[in-house]
Amino acid sequence: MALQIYNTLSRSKETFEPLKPGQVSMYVCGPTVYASAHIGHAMSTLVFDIVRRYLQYRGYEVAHAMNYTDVDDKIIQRANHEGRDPHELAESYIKEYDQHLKELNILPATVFPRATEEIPAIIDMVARLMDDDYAYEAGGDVYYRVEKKDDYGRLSGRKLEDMQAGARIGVDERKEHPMDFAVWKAAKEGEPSWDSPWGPGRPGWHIECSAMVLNHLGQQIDIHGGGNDLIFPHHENEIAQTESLTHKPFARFWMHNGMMQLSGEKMSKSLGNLITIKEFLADHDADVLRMMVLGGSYRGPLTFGDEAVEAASRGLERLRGGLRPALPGASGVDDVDLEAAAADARTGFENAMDDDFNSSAALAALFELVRQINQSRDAGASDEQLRPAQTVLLELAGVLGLRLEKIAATDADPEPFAALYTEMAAKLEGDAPQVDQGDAASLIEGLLAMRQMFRAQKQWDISDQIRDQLAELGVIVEDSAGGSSWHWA
RNA sequence: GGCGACGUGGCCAAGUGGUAAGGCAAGGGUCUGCAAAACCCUCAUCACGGGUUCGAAUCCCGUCGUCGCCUCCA
Repeated sequence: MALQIYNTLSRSKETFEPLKPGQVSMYVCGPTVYASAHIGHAMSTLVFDIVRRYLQYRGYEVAHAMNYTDVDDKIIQRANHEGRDPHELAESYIKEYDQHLKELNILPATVFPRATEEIPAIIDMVARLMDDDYAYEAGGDVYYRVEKKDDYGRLSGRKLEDMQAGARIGVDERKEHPMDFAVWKAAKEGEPSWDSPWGPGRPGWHIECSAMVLNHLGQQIDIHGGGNDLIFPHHENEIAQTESLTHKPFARFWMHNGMMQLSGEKMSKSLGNLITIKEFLADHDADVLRMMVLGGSYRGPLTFGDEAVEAASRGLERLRGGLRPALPGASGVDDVDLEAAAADARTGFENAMDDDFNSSAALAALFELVRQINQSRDAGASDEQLRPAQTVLLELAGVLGLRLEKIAATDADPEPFAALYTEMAAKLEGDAPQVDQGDAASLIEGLLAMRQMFRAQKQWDISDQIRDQLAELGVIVEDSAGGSSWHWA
């Protein structure tokens, strides 16, 4: 089956075919950096990270641009309010966002253009729009003339007449048409500005994205993405101004993610009902947020809440559980066919993702694979028998950007384990097992061996104590008929 | 007021014409010194009312409700 992608332009799923075989150009609208980003921003970037990873899994080479809007009204306002320099303020939030992208395991975009670095290109575009009568100057501002583009409103499904009917009062009288939008804004006293043929000013919001696409990806791109709150006016205006210059269809596919909801409303900076990425990551694994996004459809709203977080977290643990090794002492069984299960999972996964990135159904395929792995493990399958399925599980989860493997024991600080080891060894009547005091894994193994001795003597209180204390150190101990095993919490 | 999306079990959520994936939670069971995990079993007829059809959660009409956009917004 070929990849189908829902295109906002046609309001339907279409077969995806890139302009150039094997290569995909994708532009995703990034944040305006005037405040700490919240998990709604994270949702958007996660959605397109998943899209990108799957395209790459499908063999495409992906050129991916994500912008930072680092000059606009909000930034200037905030900087003035805090007595900071607007550039410095923007820079600090870019740094923070950059860090979040790493923590969230987002593949870095090929390029991260910034509005302030595209000024010459923007000025050039504005001049050319004016040359062709698509834009006009008014008091230092330059406006795009919407009536000049006959298919204006194509993306958002709006008609100029309808919008005029609902237009608010207070329309700038210098505009020829109420819906005309600024491609260049005259600077007020003390605002950051750049010289232009129309006097000092800065770019309008929409023009920067057009400039970046043209500059970094070309006149036509395969995918343009962003939140669905950007459909109008932002993306509509991008299309208008870009196509007025290139006279070619701008983006083949317009993809829009749904909004993160908190207490029944869209999470947004202006409403103030938000949870920042920093706050979320302080309490949860980054992959928990990814699981929440994967659990639903990217186009619909995602309701954030304690219960949803908990469910995502437990689901993640379940996936991770599939990677656990064979039971201690398992010698293998005859009738295990996990290769077939792995192949089925892959097929199910691909069919789901090919259908407009149906990640929820793709996850279901992984859960099914986990169940089969667990069944086989319980039946006594050996590591060798489990491995093919676990390899596929790890690979496919990786395509979704999930990191199923926990920290390696070699990275853990051995000291607390050494202390516990010494404490417990003192209670032991016989000799304590040999361990490498500098290696957490070795110490844990030694502690488990000791615990086995206590258990053999039915000293349940001490063996429970070892289990409890290990749990506090982040090590979960699980007993089975053949012995005990452990894994990181 | 205009445009658009949506309403599936306790919660989240797939599924767009052939008799409801999956996750979480809950109950029962197996295993177990206990615990945890795992495994097995149980748990919905799809907001409501009409219509089309041999057959609809899935198509059409209406009603109610929720949300988004129309101003900065991922």
